[in-house]
Amino acid sequence: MDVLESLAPERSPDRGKRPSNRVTTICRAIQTAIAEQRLMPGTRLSEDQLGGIFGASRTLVRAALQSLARDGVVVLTRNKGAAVARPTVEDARALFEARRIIEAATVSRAALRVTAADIATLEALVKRGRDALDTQDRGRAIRMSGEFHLAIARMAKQPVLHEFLSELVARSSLVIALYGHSAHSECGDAEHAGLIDILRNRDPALATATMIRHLDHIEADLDLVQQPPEARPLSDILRASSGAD
Amino acid sequence: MDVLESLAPERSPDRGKRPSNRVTTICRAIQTAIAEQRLMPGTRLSEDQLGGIFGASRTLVRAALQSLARDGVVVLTRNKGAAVARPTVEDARALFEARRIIEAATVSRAALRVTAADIATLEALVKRGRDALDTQDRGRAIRMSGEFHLAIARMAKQPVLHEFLSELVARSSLVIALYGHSAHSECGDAEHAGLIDILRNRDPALATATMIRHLDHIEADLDLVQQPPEARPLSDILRASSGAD
DNA sequence: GCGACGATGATCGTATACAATCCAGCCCTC
DNA sequence: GAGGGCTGGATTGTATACGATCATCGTCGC
Repeated sequence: MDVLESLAPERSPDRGKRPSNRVTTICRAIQTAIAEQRLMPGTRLSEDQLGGIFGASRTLVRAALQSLARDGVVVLTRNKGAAVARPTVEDARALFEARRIIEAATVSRAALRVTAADIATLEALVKRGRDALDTQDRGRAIRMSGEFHLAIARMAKQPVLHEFLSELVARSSLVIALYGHSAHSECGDAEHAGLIDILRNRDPALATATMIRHLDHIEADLDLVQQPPEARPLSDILRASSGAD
Repeated sequence: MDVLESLAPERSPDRGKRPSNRVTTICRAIQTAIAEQRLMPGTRLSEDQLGGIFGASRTLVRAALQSLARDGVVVLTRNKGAAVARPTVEDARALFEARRIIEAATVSRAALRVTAADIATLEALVKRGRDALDTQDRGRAIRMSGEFHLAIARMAKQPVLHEFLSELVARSSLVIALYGHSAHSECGDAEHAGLIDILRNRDPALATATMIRHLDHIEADLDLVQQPPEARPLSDILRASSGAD
């Protein structure tokens, strides 16, 4: 918890979306729900409904949805409203290609600058992911895996790439939700642990190669052919996430 | 013009910001003005003022500003409103580092897939940039240069990277406005022409190396130490840009 | 004369109201 | 019975209203 505390509240140098904390709260709640796959792709997100859930007017909900749409995790259809995005197979491939390019760079730089505290942070994240798996909390495990990648980007001290990657990680959850054959997609605990060792040795080249292979594995584990039915009710799926990290 | 026509209207597979065309119009007008450096960093963007200029209510203007803030070209300060961003020196360095990483990838892929039509498009862009320079229209020349880079990303058929790059190009205009010693920053006509030749020969490795050097040159041409005073009136700076391409 | 304090204006944050659009179900017609 | 058109409800698009916050400027006291 303490380790996570330092990274959960900030989702980058906070980016250019200062406008009120409430819309940020809504964004984060939805984003977390998506990352943990409690909100499945295709789920309709009615403005009124969300407003009721969060006790906010449509104005704020709209702002949140637009922000999420900008991140690519929500799609807005004119006069039809918002829905959790359903990435296509091509989207998925492009997404992982982009991740390989960006993460090759972040992990390489991270390897050059990593500190003992950073290593501890990463280890804690892996442990949390393992714990989540042990308790059958697959959604949480997936989120921890994403946080692991983001933590590396943060250590690279490259805010631009970190920001981009956070978008990509968010969309990855959707891809995994749609195409992962639930077994163990994206829960490469062992590979993450291996990456930590490499980082500890400050070996940028090996780190890069390993990261690319790791992402290849995740992508290969996907079943890029079919997608599940529709979605679930939505209503109370969100609440449980806000503060509970 | 005809060549440009095909790429100007779309700024990626249109991304998740369907919400009305009017806010898109406002976004594009402001973004173009920034790209052409008619709107200088630090310029205050009052919601009422913009609403008056575009004949829209604050609701739409706010949506546009939030979107631009998400792109990093505008900063929102709570209770103080929006202003054109003023990237710091560190921002500038991180920006170009990210551009090197992303554009190394896009130009490499573009080199593998480029068509004759693509080459023509690129040549037209260079020509337009040169024309703009000849007529002392520095702002337009800078925009054309950005369009050149974006066109390459589009040819790479990697929508994700294209989208990221369009953010980075937009921010680059700000950096150049702040730190470019007006001489000839970012107007590497010759280098762009050279890149076209390399692309025509489909040489990914050389294209990558050349692109990185090109970006290095742009960055090196900057005067990363000082920034200009404040800004200009704003009011009628925007109008002149919308349709006029 | 100078600094601190309070009023005033401008600007943003949020909520709500109204208009436009779309979807679904029903009824009518063939 | 099937198809098409229509109407009602729901949802979003946009505008406006009101409250909160901040900056500025004038005034008052020292």
